[in-house]
Amino acid sequence: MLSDNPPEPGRRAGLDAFPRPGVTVDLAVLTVTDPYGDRPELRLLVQERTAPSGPALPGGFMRERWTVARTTADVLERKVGITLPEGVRPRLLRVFDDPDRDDRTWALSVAHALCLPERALAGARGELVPIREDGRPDLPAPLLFDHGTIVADAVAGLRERYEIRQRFVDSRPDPDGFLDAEFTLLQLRRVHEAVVGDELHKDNFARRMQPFLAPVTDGDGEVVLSTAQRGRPARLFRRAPER
Amino acid sequence: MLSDNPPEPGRRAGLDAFPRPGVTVDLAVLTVTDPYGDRPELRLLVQERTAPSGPALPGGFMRERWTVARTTADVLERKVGITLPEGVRPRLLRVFDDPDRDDRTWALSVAHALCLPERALAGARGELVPIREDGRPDLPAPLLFDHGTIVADAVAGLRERYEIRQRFVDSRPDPDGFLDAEFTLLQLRRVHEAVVGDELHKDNFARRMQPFLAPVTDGDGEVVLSTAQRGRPARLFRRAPER
DNA sequence: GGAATAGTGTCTTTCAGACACTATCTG
DNA sequence: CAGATAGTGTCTGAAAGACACTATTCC
Repeated sequence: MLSDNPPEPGRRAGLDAFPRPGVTVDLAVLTVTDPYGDRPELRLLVQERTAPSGPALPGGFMRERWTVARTTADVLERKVGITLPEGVRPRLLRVFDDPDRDDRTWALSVAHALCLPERALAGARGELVPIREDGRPDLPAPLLFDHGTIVADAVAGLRERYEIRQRFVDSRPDPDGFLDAEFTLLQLRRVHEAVVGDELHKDNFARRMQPFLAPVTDGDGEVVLSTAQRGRPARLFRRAPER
Repeated sequence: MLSDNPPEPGRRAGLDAFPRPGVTVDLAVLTVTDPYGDRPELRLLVQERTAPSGPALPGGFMRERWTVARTTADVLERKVGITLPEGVRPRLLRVFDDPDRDDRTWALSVAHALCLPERALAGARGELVPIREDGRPDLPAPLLFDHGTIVADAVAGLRERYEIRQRFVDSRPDPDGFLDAEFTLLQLRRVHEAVVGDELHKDNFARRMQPFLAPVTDGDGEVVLSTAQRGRPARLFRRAPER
């Protein structure tokens, strides 16, 4: 194999004879519900399981010669009942390798985070459980297996991407695409607040986001405004072109 | 398995019958050479390989019911000829899952970074190649397979840990332990410069490190100084206790 | 004293955080 | 006009970057 010494002649046949682990992909699926509404919320997709019974993350085995991405799409289709949108990539979090973690067989779990727009989760099997400020899902019972750790990792990674650190931020106002292409500063800020679990000052937020935003203009180059529900209508923004 | 639905009766036997991938652990082993010297350098352990021939990272298959850590120790012992020091943990970087990446069999590669003190690499098989300022190893030929990507990830992660960001840094002056317990500010700064590939101002560096350092004292509570080669002797520091 | 290195004082610039004010819409 | 939301000016404090000075050693 790539990582081993070159095979001696005649060793090839033996390669497949080595015991191999089952490999599962477990998914912490996160979304922001009602992203254009008054109180967007960061939520986790949890499914009830039996034997052992309790809340758990969706996951499944890697089939022969499948990639992680294909396994992810398969888990979403068969177990969640949705399709993986184009361009969304699972993010690797951790490999669980305790040989006794599955008492039936030697199995590795490759844990991934998957952040989806709410729209992609329409009709999904399972429950969208709010993530509390401390990063844990708001559940009466803890998640089964090592799934609590996975969620903690997933939320930490997501919050890091949404924390603005001026020089280091990748220049996307909404890195995981919870909103559509166009949004107002208030809508964007509410989504950020939902993700990081804290309130943000509107003035500082606007200033820090400015470099990554471009106002939406119509055919005449006029700035497009949102249709205000109450108060002064806000400008619409979209992601600024790379500088 | 943990990530699947509970097994139906009689399915258990079939579980092991599913085709499974070979899983290899590939290691980007990084160190800082001559960490107490005048010009420490960040270097990567590279081994020459044949068929295909070229420079590559050490790696090997996970044996039955072994963990990543144990596989790492095994690779280091059998292929590098060193022992994994206590307490050093491989850091997961990436999973390579292209089903055609190994033309002999279906194999996943779980790439890890491993940062070792120079001392642990005494007598290691392979070459310690300097990492250039741009993060790539200073080699005439590129690394084989996807190993160039692994190294780039490993170096980026390491540099992030050594970049001081006041509030976010984990409070260790030398997170990956390239130096021993005691060191002067100059020695610490040279190691940081080797890791991040850039020069650092001594005054600013001293100020930023101060919260994470404690001066070494002898039995009488007197501050211990280094034996100066030239000039004024410097205070010895060690990691400050957690605040 | 001179060379070399250790260590500190301080100025400037930048920027996050916070407050307050002005602007523009609906009813 | 009142209420509500959008958007901006500005002050303050913290901290990074840069410069310069003082301190202590060996020769």
